[in-house]
Amino acid sequence: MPASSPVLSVAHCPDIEGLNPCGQCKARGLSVCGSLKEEGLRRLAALAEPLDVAAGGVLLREGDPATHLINVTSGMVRVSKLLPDGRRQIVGFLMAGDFLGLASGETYAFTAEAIGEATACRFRRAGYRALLAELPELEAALLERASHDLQAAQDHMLLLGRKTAIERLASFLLDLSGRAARTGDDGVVVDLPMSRAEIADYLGLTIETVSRTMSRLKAGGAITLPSQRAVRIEQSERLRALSGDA
Amino acid sequence: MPASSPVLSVAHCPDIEGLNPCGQCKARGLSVCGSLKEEGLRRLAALAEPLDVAAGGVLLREGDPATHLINVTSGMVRVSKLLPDGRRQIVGFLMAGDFLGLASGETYAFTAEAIGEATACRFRRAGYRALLAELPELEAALLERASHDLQAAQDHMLLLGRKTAIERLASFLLDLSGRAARTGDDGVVVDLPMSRAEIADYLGLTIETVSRTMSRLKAGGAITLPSQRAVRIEQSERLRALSGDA
DNA sequence: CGAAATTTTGAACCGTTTCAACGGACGTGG
DNA sequence: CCACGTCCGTTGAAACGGTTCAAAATTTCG
Repeated sequence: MPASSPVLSVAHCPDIEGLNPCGQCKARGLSVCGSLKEEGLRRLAALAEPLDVAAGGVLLREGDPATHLINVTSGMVRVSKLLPDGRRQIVGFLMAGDFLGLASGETYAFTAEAIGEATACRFRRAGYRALLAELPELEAALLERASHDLQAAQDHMLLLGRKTAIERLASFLLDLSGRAARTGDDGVVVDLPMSRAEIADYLGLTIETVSRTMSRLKAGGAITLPSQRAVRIEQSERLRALSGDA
Repeated sequence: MPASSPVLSVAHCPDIEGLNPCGQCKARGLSVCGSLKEEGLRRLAALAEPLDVAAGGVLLREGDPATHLINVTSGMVRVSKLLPDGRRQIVGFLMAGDFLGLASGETYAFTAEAIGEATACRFRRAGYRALLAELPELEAALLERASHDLQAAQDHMLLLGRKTAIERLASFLLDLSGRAARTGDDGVVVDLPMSRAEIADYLGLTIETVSRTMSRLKAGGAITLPSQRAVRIEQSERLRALSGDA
């Protein structure tokens, strides 16, 4: 589910005069719009319902009836699953353009919460389904996105099942860096909007191990920490070597 | 990727006279056919290329150009990813009806190998893509399957990131049992076509831990081992309690 | 029946977790 | 503007679950 597919990013949304589906941003809820013609865009926009979420706010909750599809339009969203005893696994961090609610049956199988403030666009499942049937391009774009998310999920399974703490953190930082680079940032100074606890729950570690491992990476010279919520990648090749893959 | 979506199973394939796309089995490569009309089925069948794979044989290899889509029609297939140093993570066990190759860009991101003998159906990506554009029902079925696989992947991330060895094995056995039940078996005696090494690489453990944990489950009375490659679930409720979820 | 491969079991080891304390950043209110 | 409290992150030490190394037992198959 993590990592945005560049082809479908908001940036590729054509700038159609007067099309303002969600009241604030033309591109809202239209992260798949690169594949749509103006007519399709208008119909999609008609279904869109804007969503402003405060820091920590819930977009959807595990177990609730799966009534909506959500498209993140700004900010970062964490997608997590809970075990009954409270253990948490974050299965992905979503950014603008990412989709939410594809993977569900009758009820949502995960919870989605905003990290910091976020905006999103919501579509009733029924309406979206109907539109999908009429707009094959939209369906194709969604399929591509789902495939992309699936691949990201498989990469993360490899990380969770077989990588060491250092490898996990190095992989994570490189992933964030790559994602930032794709949205225009330089990818050298990487912003960490999430807490250590969230990083830990994403990487299958504890807070303490994340902290210790971060310190080790710093001590080794691969990174520096301009602030607690930012990382500067000093030696990306070194980091890549430490990440385990290739 | 694991767990077959019942709606799309081969069993739902309409029995069309004379339609024998792959030379051996009418249903071959048509696990999404439940949603197709006869015309669509014929066109899909025309693209299908039968595949017989010997035990251990490779269906596709990580890193190779992603030229084909594959639909498993019998047997069991393991999908795995390797780290350069040889560590392996199996991201899924596929059965009849499951799809392969959805999640890829230019090259395959995983290797697929048969466990025991298997049969499958292969489609050139290009041709399949073209057909998808003309058969929205097919595209919708694929999207549903991709979503389903994504959900399974998220469940597995929770297992790999946060569950203990016992919980992993209990979850695994229940999953296999459920899958077997969906294909007609009783789900009490569960067949284990894969080796301990494969179970270990799927659950993010070592062979030894899998073996020990299996013994512990047996000692606790939750299961018995009719043979090394089969498990009889004696107390499914107990096993569920041990699995960690719910 | 015998050899090879797989599985099970045992014991020592190790990376990560757990438990505990400390340090630093941030916001509030004096 | 600084004192204070809270929250978050860091660091240390002990404990633990799972791994590693080693060997025995079982199954498989020629």
